[in-house]
Amino acid sequence: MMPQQNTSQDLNLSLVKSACSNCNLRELCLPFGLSEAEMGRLDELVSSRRRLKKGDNLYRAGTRFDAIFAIRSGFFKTDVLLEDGREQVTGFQMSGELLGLDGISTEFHTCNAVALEDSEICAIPFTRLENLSREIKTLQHHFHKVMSREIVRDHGVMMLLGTMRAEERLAAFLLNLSQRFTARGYSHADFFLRMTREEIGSYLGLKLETVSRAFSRFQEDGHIAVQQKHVRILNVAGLKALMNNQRR
Amino acid sequence: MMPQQNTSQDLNLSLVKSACSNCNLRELCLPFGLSEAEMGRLDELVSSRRRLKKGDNLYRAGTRFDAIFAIRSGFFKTDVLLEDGREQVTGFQMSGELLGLDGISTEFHTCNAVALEDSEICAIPFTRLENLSREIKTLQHHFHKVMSREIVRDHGVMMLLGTMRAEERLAAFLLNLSQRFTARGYSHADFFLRMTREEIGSYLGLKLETVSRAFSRFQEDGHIAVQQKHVRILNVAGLKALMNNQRR
DNA sequence: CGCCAACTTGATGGCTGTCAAGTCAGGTGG
DNA sequence: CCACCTGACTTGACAGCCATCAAGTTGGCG
Repeated sequence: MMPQQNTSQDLNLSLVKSACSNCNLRELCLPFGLSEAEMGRLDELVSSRRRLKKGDNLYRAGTRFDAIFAIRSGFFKTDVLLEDGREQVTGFQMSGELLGLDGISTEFHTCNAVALEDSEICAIPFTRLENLSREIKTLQHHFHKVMSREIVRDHGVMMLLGTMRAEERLAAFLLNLSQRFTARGYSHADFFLRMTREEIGSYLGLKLETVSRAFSRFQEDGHIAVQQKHVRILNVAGLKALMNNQRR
Repeated sequence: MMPQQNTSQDLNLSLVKSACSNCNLRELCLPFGLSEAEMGRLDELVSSRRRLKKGDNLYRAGTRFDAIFAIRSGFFKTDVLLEDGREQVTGFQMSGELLGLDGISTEFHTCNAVALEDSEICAIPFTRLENLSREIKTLQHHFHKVMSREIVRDHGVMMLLGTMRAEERLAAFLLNLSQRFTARGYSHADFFLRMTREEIGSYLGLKLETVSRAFSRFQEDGHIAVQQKHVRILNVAGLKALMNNQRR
């Protein structure tokens, strides 16, 4: 599929394009499966857009929850902090993915969401989303699927943290990124990391030096070429094989 | 006629008692916050009850999803398996908690749910639950909260697996169990573990020997008294203090 | 009563954390 | 435009926590 050409700087056009019905992420994001008419109703909800600069917090742990956020462009991390300062990155999110689901539980956010590059999000007031999803069965069901998918993803991370060794974790991480870039029409084998080694390490339960060493090792073994944040995957099968190596 | 009527009454009585509206878990479980009338409608959904013996699977990864399950009594674990046989226990569930949320995502279960003691569950057909929650706002919202709570819980486990040391993990685990037993009216300080050391280890990302050693260490330090599966917590503050000790 | 799974405890080793030093890259100001 | 500065990254040496391997103990259950 060809990338969409932005042939006009017309403001109206840009507003139209900002609606779900014209968003090229609609197959990845919340509107998935909705009819034209239904999507039009969702458009009414997604009124508020917001730009964030790299380093900005979309929300912080402890602040009031009232909306979930769809990432229109950019890249985020979510993390939780312990009182003693330890950080656990709980996920990296890219365009089309939802942020803020953690806040539904208590009406307060339980983690921090930080933009790792300049980003743009659509805010979806949660009460209104619930109202609409009582009317639109498809929307309701899809939203439930999205929440469930998040739970399944978390189980995968637990598996990774609980049973895998350092190199397996990094291999799984790279393959997951690759797959998600592919789903967005980018190269599966050539991309830039938006996060630091320390953030990768926090996500994978490793120290940054260990992450760095694993990258170097993968390069020595010809699985990838890595220069700072630029990663090229040379041998997908090799990485997959790494993932299945049990602790000996 | 009389015996017949008695039998009928007994049956009715037992049926009534099995409904959400008369379940003593209703404050913990799905019916939370519903009015009498609304709970009556939920009762109609929760028609199917099922008993499981220790060791029985409630569902398996890969099988079709069509219902979520509320635990009426008993104790479960959920786990995911890697092709190479590695197991990750993703959670332990007790009465009033829901099982099967992972299946919504793909219509197939992604993990196994196993009874760790003789248990009883209520099956809630998911499509019917969605239908009802389009009509009952309170039910809809509470269900969303339950799913979100699961996501938040998973983040806690990630924190545990990603940043904590063995003794911190076990301390957090024991305190969490204690708190959940308390919520169910049991002693916070004296309980029986339903799972093996190996299962605890899998959940905590440790080997069973490490779990065993940590138990012994806690006992030496006077934090707990443990004899096989019987645990008594002697010093809650001591365990909490352990949780906040950074890797030195 | 005997069997076996579950558990405990000890000895040893290895993966990864810690500490340290140096390199690289991008951004800023002169 | 280049020098500088700083955060990010890499690499090495060493250490410690936990896994592994092994042997023995306990307790539940047929």
